[in-house]
Amino acid sequence: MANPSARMLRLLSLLQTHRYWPGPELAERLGVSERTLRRDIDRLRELGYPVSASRGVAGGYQLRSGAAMPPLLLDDDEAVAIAIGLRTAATTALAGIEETAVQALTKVIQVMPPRLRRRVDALQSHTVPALPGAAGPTVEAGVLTTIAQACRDGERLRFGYTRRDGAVASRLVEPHRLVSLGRRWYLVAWDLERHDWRTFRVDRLTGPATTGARFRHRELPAGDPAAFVRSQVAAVPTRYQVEVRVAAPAATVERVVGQWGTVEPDGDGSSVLRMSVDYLEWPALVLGSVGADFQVVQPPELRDHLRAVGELFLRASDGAA
Amino acid sequence: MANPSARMLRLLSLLQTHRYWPGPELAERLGVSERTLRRDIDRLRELGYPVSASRGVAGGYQLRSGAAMPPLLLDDDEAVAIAIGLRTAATTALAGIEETAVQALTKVIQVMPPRLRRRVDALQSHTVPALPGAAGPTVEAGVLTTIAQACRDGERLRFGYTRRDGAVASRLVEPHRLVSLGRRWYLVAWDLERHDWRTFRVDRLTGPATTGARFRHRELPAGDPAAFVRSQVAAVPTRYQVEVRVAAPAATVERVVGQWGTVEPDGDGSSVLRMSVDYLEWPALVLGSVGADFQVVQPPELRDHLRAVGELFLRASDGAA
DNA sequence: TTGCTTCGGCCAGTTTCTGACCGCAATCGA
DNA sequence: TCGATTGCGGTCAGAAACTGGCCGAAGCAA
Repeated sequence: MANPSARMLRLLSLLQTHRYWPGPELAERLGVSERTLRRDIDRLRELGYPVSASRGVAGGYQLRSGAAMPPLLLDDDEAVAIAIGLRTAATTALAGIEETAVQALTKVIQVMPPRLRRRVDALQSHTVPALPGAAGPTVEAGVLTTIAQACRDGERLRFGYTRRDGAVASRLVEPHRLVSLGRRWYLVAWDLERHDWRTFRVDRLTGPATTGARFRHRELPAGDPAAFVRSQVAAVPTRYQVEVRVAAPAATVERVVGQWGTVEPDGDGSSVLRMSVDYLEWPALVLGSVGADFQVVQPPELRDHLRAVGELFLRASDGAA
Repeated sequence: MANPSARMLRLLSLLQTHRYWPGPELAERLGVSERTLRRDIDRLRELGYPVSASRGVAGGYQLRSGAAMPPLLLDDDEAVAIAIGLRTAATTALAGIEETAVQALTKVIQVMPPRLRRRVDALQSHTVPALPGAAGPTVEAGVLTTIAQACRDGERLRFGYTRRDGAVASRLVEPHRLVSLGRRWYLVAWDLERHDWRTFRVDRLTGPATTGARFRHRELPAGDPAAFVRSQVAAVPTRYQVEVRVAAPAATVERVVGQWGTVEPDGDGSSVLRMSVDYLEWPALVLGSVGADFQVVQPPELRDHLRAVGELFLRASDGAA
């Protein structure tokens, strides 16, 4: 191991697999003397990576957590796991970190050897679409990362876009930002053919590809891209505002519904559940899981849906009795 | 930027944010001459990182994907996103990468500054338990990483364990391996008090903490830990083998059920769905989402459950009509 | 106490690193 | 076709670093 640069990286990598490393072994693996190893350790410390050492019979070196993220040195499997994790985090709107997840995913995918990328795709392909049914149109992670990369690097983007009426048209844009709103992804971009700012729903967008041409980011007049998307989308809100009175304590309901809705106690051991959804299957799932009696306050469509499912279930359970 | 080691890391980091970097700017950021920058780029290439460069008026450097994973240099937000992604990947049994996900998560958490770890915890705490209801007991990610780290580093572990009968006892073990089986996590460990190999269900395990004492891994007589767990658990199989005939094409059913069960076409546009579950809520969710008529072949308990839910739904939809 | 392990100063020889200067080649736009 | 821009790599000399070997000190556990 000639260069110290490469050696330091390798040392960092060894330390990240963590188990206490005895000095002599590290030195041997790196192909240097123990004295030099000590100096390397020192160098790491000077760079801010806290390497702790313990003396005595079972001593050794160990990388602890410090003030900044050290460079992560991953093996193939770990890299694949991270990519998969980020893909799900980015596409399931988990906790408000979707945009960062896409950003990180772009970075990982970018530098990932093609063979690993193929493994990620293969694993993802036979996986669950996050939640059964009711999830609405899904976004392919590959599409997201392509767009994110084009945004970041300022590369023009061409893609097919399905309009409301179902017609597909080709678009050429200067991508600006990806915005995650609710359970949907939007692309804010300067449309080169219409000479105006537009928002595109990513799930309606197919085959995005960079043209190779690079551009300098224009300033979005609206300022905040998220606000821009909200203003554009405000005209088309979620379809149903669901409100249900459930004969179960708020805590019980909350455990099931998680963040997909809000739950308020309603006295007398019951609670009020509110959700804002596009698909009625979703509140039905939740209510079925809670298993307590309830009353639908609104919308009436939910009542119809519940009746349909209820009859379906009764038919099934009676029919073959 | 004195050391070349540190500079190379920084250069890699800059290149990972990707957008084409013009040479002079990179040189300036690194505080070196352009000649030295070129040499650094060369060094990176010699280390196997493929840095592409383009000449001409809009030229610059760019890190492409190569044969091996380069060290990932993440900013705070990205690190948090990765941790969150891995936590969900590890605890939702997505695609057979759970064990690797925990391994990677351990590595990330290990070197993560405490302030970021707190952010991860905060974000995770107000997040959804992956799937509503029916998910059974969940495992805290922090518990998993503590155990994984103890396994990897060979540190003794003490924890509280809830037995079948509900009694809690303290255990002291030499942790060997974490195994993910179905939707559950198991710890294979040498029980220091019983002097024998045991498997522990991680969801029944509380407050794991390393004692600080380290040990040398014993050899598991059974050989493969996963096989060992399977043999131990085989006595307690999943409770219900569900089989349902659905009046919908296999493809439709499969889209909903994903990998949580198997679907076979059954001629005539219908299909047979098989699932192996502990909780009947789960097939009910799936069947409700499919929305097609179906017949329950087995088990009879599923019929009862469906009848109960069906009546519940009908009560709700009639009652307030 | 004894044995094991990390720690860090010192030294001298070697190697690497750096910036400056040079001409060259590729690319793009006019 | 021409010119501007940008990356490429050779050479040189001085400065800086890196390295291995040696040593005694100090912390830790049995």
